[in-house]
Amino acid sequence: MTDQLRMDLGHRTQPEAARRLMAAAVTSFAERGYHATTTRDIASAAGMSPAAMYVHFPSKAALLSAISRTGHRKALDLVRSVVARDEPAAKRMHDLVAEFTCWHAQQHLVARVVQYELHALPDEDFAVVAELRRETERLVRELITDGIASGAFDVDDVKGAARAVLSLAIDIARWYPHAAGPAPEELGQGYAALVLRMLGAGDRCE
Amino acid sequence: MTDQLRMDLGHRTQPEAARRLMAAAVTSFAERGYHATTTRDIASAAGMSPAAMYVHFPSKAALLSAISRTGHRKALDLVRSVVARDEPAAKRMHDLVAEFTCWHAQQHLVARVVQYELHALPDEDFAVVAELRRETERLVRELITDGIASGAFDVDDVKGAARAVLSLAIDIARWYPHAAGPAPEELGQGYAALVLRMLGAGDRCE
DNA sequence: TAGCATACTAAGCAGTTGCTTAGCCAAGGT
DNA sequence: ACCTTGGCTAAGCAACTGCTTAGTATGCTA
Repeated sequence: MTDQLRMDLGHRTQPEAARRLMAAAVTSFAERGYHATTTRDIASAAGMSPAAMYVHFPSKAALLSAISRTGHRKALDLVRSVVARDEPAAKRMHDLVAEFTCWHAQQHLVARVVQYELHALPDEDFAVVAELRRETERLVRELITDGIASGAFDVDDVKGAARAVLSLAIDIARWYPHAAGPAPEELGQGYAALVLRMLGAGDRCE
Repeated sequence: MTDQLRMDLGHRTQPEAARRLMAAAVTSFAERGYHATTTRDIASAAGMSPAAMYVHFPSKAALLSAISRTGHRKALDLVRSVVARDEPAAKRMHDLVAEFTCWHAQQHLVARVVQYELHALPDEDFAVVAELRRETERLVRELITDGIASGAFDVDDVKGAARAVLSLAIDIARWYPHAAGPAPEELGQGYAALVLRMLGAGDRCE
């Protein structure tokens, strides 16, 4: 799991120690929250002294920022790639929810930091990820609008529906994993089916 | 808003100063998080010196615990009262989502503390609210099962559906309020309609 | 060989934290 | 008149925070 975590954070360009620090920080931030995590926690989890952290990151906030930016970009890339596929809107929405949901379950540690430690970011860094979030939401709204136009969806409030779709996935980072909870892929398939019905696709009488 | 907050927290049994402290703590915990909030923040927001807090609460954690317990009980009471009504399952589910959602929007400060500062609780206090949460989830599952039995709902995975219903409402505490966002009542009505479709009620061909 | 950069550690600094102490003061009982 | 009680404050303590400093070991380059 830590290996996957490292891969998911790891720009190949980053030196090994920086990746180790990011992985350690993700674990601590996700479990205890940013403010309850000390630089000593992170450093010792990465097998270093506290001061060694500052060779690779100028501050604790910069570490959070790096994690948040990377995570947000990963999520946005996922959304972008699915939405751009050459498929009908219903199929794209199904795959979007399945994959986005699956990512939040599989990478629930990163996702939790990304979704819930947002407000600990310095203003400038917050502005960057806020833009990535707006773009993600915009893409989902666009897909829903597409589906309405093609008659695949039946939705009154596009904005509200988009928020609901994202809410379902995002909230997974809060509770996953849970005792006897489903595997990420199952969860994704289940939620995709629920969302399609929510959007009025599939089982209507036309 | 602060008045409503006080009312919602305020057992009539509590002295005025304790209620003022709880209201101040809710605001701070919701905006900055438990760990980023200092006892000095809370005390000065309640118009006292730091030491005065300890006359009414034995620790900062005890304050959180009081807020969390009160909020969880409010939410559970709401769910219990709606589920117990003498109505068809679909109507009860509609009202449950509408009211539960509305509460999370209206009381988004309390709700945020209740839903997201859970892990800062001492173990014993956590156990208490965890039980309240399990009961809430159980009631929702039961309502869905009722609806399936009466043919009102069409759901494969009851557990997953219940989690999805609660997720939608809980996640509101994360983002509400939002620029040009809907009023709590509108939000409730909208989400209730989405959930009914999600559960396969209403617009099926039977 | 000398010079320099990188990655690290041990020690510690200044500021902040939750909480405690000692004491003040007005209200109420006897 | 005297004592107790409840609610408060000013001052401060020990522990801990993010971060810095000074110095060390290693490897690369000239």
